[in-house]
Amino acid sequence: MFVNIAVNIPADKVFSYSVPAHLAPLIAVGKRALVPFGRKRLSGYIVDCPTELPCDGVKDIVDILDRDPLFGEEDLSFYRWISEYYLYPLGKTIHELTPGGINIVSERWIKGRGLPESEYPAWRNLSLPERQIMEIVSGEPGGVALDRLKKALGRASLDRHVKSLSGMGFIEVEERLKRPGVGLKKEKIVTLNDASESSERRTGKQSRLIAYLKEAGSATMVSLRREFKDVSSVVAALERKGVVCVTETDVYRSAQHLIPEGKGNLIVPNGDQEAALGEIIKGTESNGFSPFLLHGVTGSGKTEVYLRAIARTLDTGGGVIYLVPEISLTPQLISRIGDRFAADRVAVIHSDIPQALRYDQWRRICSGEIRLVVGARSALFAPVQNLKLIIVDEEHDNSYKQEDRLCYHARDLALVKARLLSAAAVLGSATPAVQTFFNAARGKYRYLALPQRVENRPLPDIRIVDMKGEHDEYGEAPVLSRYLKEAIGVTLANKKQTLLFLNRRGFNTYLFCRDCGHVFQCPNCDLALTFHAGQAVLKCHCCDFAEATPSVCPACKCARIGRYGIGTERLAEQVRRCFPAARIERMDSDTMSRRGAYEKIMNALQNGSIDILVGTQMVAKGHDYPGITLVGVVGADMGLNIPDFRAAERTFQILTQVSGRGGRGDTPGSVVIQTFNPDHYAIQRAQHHHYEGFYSDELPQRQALFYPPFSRMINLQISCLRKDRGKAGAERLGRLARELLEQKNLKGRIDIVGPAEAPIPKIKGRYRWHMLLKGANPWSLKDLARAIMAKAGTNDLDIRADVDPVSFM
DNA sequence: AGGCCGAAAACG
DNA sequence: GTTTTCGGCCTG
Repeated sequence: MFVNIAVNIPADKVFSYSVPAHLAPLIAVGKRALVPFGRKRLSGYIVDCPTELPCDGVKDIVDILDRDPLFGEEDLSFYRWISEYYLYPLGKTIHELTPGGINIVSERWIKGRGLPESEYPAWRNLSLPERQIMEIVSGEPGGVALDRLKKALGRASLDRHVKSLSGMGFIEVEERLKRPGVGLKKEKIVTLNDASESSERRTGKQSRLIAYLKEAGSATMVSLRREFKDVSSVVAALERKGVVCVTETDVYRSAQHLIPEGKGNLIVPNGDQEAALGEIIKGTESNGFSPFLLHGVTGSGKTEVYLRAIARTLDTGGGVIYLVPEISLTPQLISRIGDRFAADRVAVIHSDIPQALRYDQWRRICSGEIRLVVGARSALFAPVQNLKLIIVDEEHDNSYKQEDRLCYHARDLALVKARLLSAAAVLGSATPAVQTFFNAARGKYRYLALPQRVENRPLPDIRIVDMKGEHDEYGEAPVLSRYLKEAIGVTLANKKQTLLFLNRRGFNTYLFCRDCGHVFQCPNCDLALTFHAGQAVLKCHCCDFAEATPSVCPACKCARIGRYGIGTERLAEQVRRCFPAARIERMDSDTMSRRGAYEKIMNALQNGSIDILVGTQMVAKGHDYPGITLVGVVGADMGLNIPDFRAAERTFQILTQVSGRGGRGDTPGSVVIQTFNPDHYAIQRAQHHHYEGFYSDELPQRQALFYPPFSRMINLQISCLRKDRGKAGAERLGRLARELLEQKNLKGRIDIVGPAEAPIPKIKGRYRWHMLLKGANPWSLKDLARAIMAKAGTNDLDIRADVDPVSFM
């Protein structure tokens, strides 16, 4: 018997192994196997069981690591599709999309032969590093991990010396398996044996324990420990006498705390909601692929539609995946889930859930015990059984795009998964991605609309303030326009709440020297450091670099340091200066990193102890703030000038979303947008809540410039630690790409742009270049990219494909 | 990825 | 002349 195994290495191939007879009955696709690979042993995934010997010289697998498969055939075909489309090796794809921390790799250890020093007359003939190794090894009778030895000696490579020492018989080299970080949780269960009525004498503790067990039948060790003191010795004694028997079973770690107790809130849906719901249910019950775009204005009650569709699907035995952007996976949403569904029947998946709990949730989902999964983008890969419905809320949100390793888009993959499994997919948004609306307009998705806010609340009134006409006493543009200041004043006087939005955190955007012009930059990235006044540090927003704010310029030693630009921190300070009596809070990733910070702010908003909330895009997503009546957008243009064909789309979306935060309570909201481009269509259309208008402005431009949705793109990202080599490598790839274009007869059908230096030329110490492939057919685009990458060679140049890129930085 | 190996470069 | 680093190749 043979198996094909996908392993977590950068090569896109599977490896064949033979199966020893005793493991044959355990073989199944989706289980992990421990296999010899090169000199080490590691775990890989069984993806295939060929009946024929695929090639000579196959090795035996060592062991099977799972009792039940980690994934099924349906999941596997999804993984294969992803691997193919995103140009990412199958083994790495599976590794990334299945729970982390459970895999095994062996580690190299070396051990002395146990002879005393005097037995090695040859020691003096050894080279210096060899002697150093022997000194450490002879002091460690249990052996030393090679990694530790390398660190101790401060060397990158020891293998030559290790090989020579082991060749001389001084040391032994062995592969030891590292314990996986995550395993099964075990629980001891104590059961009373039948023959317990014997007349043997019992101590008081023993008889009390027996009485307890007679009542309960059996009990876990944990619960007995709660009930009795020092119970383990009593249990051990009774076990010796054969009165009780102790067994060990696998248990799932508890995830109960993730979802609060339900309150059973019920909302009566309006006619539009009912109509949309009816269509979605028809889709889920058709047992065919049914994609929908649910286009509902902000505050139109999309969540209620989702929750009802979920309830219906679960009732009829189907499974559901409900995706939300990471940032809107808030306690607010979770408590609404808890209101409707039993907490032990829901899995919540996001980046803060510990690996061990994820693994247990994964297995409970796999077994069909849990059929509802709520989470950020990675929740899409949960192996939900009998999947009938996938919801992608705020489908336009860029957090669905993973920007490193496997660069997938969870919204796009949601449609793929729904198609593979013949399920319904609902993409919901107030501001659908242009791509999504385009597909809906062409009939690829069924279009459902919620044009009205719930209870017919009005959309907020939006006022545009042209900042070109605003000057402070120095003739510069102020942070707050006179109009916005006045509006805040009125809101404060009316005891209502204000939300101020500025999409940049920190105090200043950058610091510079007034004498020599030196700009304070991150040493690892080509980016200016942002000044954070609260901690008095300069931070890089790209890597995790931070340093104390210098008082003199490092270039010219003068002390005249200037600051430029504004972030939320400075905005909050300015507002505090204008309104000293107002209670102001800030909400951005700096202030929200502490546990419970979010709940604190939401509670404070709720009970009216905040007057003004200042925040980044974190405030714009998914939250309901019933008390907020004024929304101020401080810098509407900030996203408009970045080098990206979606700049207008993003600006329109964020303006609409943040405006939609206002007027969700009983008082109608108003919005003030400050901009230097008051005539820009993205801002004009946002002012009038006119999505279709924006779409009809945007689409012809995309067509004229051959941008998506009229074309597809693959961005090849090239990076290197050394600038000169990176540049040479990028140029070589550029020539190669054009040669291949010629060879494949794709000239005129695919455009190659670049290679060019990336907009941020250095990140985390790596120099970066980009080359963009653009064409109408995604699969020929992919073929070209694959060919380029295959011929790129493996040196210190790193090349990765970003298929359907979202960010061009 | 990580190990292996020949070859070039660095070291003394 | 020996030791270290580099670059290309392979893993069943």
